[in-house]
Amino acid sequence: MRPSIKDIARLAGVSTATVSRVLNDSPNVSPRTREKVLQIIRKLNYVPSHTARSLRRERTFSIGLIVPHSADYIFSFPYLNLFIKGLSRGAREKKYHIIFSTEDENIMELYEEFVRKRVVDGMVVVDVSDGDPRVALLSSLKLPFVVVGRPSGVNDYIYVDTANEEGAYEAVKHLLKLGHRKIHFVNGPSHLSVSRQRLKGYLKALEEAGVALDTRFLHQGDFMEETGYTIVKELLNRGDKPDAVFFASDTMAIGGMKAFEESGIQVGVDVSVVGFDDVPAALMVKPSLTTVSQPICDVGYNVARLLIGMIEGEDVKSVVLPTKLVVRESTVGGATVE
Amino acid sequence: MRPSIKDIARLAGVSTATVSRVLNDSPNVSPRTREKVLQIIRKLNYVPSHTARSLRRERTFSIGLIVPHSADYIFSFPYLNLFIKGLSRGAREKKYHIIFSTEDENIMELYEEFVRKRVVDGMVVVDVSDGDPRVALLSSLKLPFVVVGRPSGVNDYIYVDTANEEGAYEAVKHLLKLGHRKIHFVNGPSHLSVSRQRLKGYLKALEEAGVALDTRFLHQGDFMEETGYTIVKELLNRGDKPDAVFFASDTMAIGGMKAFEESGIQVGVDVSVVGFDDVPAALMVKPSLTTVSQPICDVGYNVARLLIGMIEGEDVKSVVLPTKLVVRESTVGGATVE
DNA sequence: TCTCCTGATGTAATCGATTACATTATAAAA
DNA sequence: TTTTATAATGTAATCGATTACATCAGGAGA
Repeated sequence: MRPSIKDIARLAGVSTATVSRVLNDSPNVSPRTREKVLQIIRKLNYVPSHTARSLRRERTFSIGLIVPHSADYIFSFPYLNLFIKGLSRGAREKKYHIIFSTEDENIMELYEEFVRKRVVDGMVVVDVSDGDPRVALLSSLKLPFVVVGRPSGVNDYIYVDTANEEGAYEAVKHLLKLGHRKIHFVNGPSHLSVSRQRLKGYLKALEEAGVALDTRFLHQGDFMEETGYTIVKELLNRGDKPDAVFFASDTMAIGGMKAFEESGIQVGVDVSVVGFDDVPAALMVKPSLTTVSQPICDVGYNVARLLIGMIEGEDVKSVVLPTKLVVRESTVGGATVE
Repeated sequence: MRPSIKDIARLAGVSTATVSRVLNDSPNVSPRTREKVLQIIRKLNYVPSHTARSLRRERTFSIGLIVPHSADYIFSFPYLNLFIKGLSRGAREKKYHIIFSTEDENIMELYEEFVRKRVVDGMVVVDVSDGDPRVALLSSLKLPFVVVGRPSGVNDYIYVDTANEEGAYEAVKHLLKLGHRKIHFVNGPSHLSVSRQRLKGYLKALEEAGVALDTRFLHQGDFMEETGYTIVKELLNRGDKPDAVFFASDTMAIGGMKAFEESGIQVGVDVSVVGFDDVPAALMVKPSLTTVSQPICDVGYNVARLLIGMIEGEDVKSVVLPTKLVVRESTVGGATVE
């Protein structure tokens, strides 16, 4: 069997209390004793049991992440790997573990399990909406949690988000600068707060440039490729060729590009297209896609940092990270100035 | 505070042992007592502490997954999300949790932590190579583990893999059927066993068709887009236009496609290209990419199933899941028969 | 030398469950 | 009714750490 603290105590000729003090860097241990204990510990390759420590300390040193595998979610948040990478780094720095699960249905059941069984000290909540039952549960049990993405209603909880409004603003400003005026906007589902924020950015850029809003230029999508394709097809079918289209996801933008090309309209020459997210495919399509890149890895890192801060009783504040416009081939082509 | 088993026992007027029996569906509890205890449990919303149970049972009911973020890995295994989804489903069916981490360096340190601290009951090992120190550690501590992908050397441990050889075989057979003879193969790093397997499939298809192997047609890549691009460029620069190229990853295939198009060679018409993996971008590029699809989600599911089986003392066997050739536009074009 | 203080160490309770063993209640058999 | 088998329940040890409190040793100061 793997050694326990008792074995170490026995072999070092001290009590378990002393071993524990050595393990936790307590100051009240004589150098001689400490050395003796450390020697035995090294010899036996002893590492204290995480479970026992958790039980005694009434803390699991773990944070929970449950990813809903709803379509909305996957496409509004394609960078799961990067997010997790950042989250993992942040957790590891503070010696926390991540308990991970994906779930389609019964998500509340899984939440109940994580929370009431005391499997985690805090939760990462993704894809949150108004009146979310997960938030209600966590609040009622006073379990720390951090929301990924900005909640739309009251802001009485901590979140990490990217500057969606500014990102959209920059994208549209870029299109305006190229001389475009008929700039369509294919947004995400309107119930998501990212959608509201991006719309704000779109409107702000137009207003600032003194371009009147044409509501016929606003479309609601769902982040899926097919939807981008369909919306552009419809536009073209009714003879309504835009100067530019700003899509709220790269995936939709790629669908839209296909529709343009099928109609013999060359993206990056006859029309400009901008996406959002900077997914790997944005670089692989031809022409490569101008898009708004989000620091997803940093989002993950900050979520971990804030959440663990909350767990440890610090006073933390929500964070909004900057987005960046990445100009590629889908917009550098000549502009069709009216 | 959240209620403990003692609170339930007190309120129900029984001992903690009886409450525990109710919780664990022990047969020796009278219906009357059971009902009384369950009533209190429901009233207080009591759920037993996972930590306490783990300590007593000397089992954490968790499996560990550490994903190395090395470039090789990411590109040879782009479907992390899907894999995790399957793994998660498998784990949840057996009421296990997944402890997840990503790691660049110090991966052994993290392994030591997971294993010696007894954070997990078993490990999922990805991206394994010959004489892997992780495998050595797990073996020496007798901690159950399952390897994702087939080890190349001795098979004295359990793995879940896809039929890489058969996948490559089908892909090349498809190209041969189209009439291609000069079929180049851009493989992955030769130290990976997937690469060896795919090479085998390539060779087998050629042999079966009576096509002699030209070793100049074999190239070593690294799964990255740029490498695919470079290799094709070099080929074309020395005036060596292939009939078809089979890439060991979609990402390389997409790079290769770019190189062809830049040289005015139309993929799907003048040359055929086949990839491997079926990443989302395979559908988004133009022409869409013919590729070998792997059931990544099932791989994850089976890994969980086997690993938990091992932990619970069952006698489990390695699994190889079938791949599927997905024919798209990059190969349906007319073949350049010699 | 004696007292007092401080630093080092030990004792034992504790976290919240499970479980071997002991005990008691209940029903069947004699 | 008494004996005996069995079902139901309780007692207390246990998993492996942490920690409040007790104790002890040794040095400073009187």
